[in-house]
Amino acid sequence: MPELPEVEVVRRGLETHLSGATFEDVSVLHPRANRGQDAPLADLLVGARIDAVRRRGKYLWLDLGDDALYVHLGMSGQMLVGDPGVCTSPHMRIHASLTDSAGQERELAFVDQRTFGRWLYTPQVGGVPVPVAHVAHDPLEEDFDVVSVARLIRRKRSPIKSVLLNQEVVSGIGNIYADEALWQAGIAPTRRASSLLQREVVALLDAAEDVMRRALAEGGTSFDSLYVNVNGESGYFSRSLNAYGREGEPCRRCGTPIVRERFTNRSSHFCPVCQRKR
DNA sequence: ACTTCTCCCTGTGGGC
DNA sequence: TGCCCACAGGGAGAAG
Repeated sequence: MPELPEVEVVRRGLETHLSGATFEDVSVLHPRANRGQDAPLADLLVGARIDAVRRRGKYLWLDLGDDALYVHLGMSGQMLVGDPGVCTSPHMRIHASLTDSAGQERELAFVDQRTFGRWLYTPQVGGVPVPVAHVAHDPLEEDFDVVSVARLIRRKRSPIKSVLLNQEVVSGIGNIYADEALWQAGIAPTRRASSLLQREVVALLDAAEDVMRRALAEGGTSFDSLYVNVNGESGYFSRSLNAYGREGEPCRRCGTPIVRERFTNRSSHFCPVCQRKR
């Protein structure tokens, strides 16, 4: 559920607090949080310096020079920065001690209730960590090419919502912002991508960019304390949602009650009247 | 080659 | 009060 805006909020916080910091100690408290790593994480990280904190779509990484610490928040991952010993969460999966650029000792806790997230120490290839190499550019990147992404989308036979969720086509969009972008563009989630006109897909991608920019300006979306910035604070965008979570409430365009339907094992929220099926 | 489905995981909350 | 189950959902990997 942390999608692009929520991950960007985390990235900014990490950059503010930990740029120039050096890892002093690392403890993996739950092996699933570091799955896929052969060497002990501490052996890889201790002594490494954080040059910058970067992001593509929902993926985050600490730039350590040639290598990176890749971070995926999954559904419930949090990156909490604080004074040493401040995090007491039973869901803390990895704990790191660092010395920041001012020489202060800091703690970085990876807290993840549902354990879908993970850290992975990995080389960088072409400026991104290995697991990010296959990830498409996101709509907030400078060089995001709306026209060519729209062309790619129109070659897909899947429902448009499934295509929006495919991180290899366009990254950063999850279930919430997919529903919001489709509502804003007035397109039904079940429409086959190949049935859409180029200008409809361009409008949809513009809507996705717009809704994610607005969410970012409000600190992201959160329904509970699971989705927070590095200081543990929630964003306010949930009060601005037009479709997601509004089952039975009137569509803000036409007044028709918003419908929630099961769609590829997830919930879709949409207006049955003003989101075009054809 | 492309698309769709299943499973991973844990806490919450509704129904009985 | 307690038990069961649906639900939240990104992505890896299998199945179609």
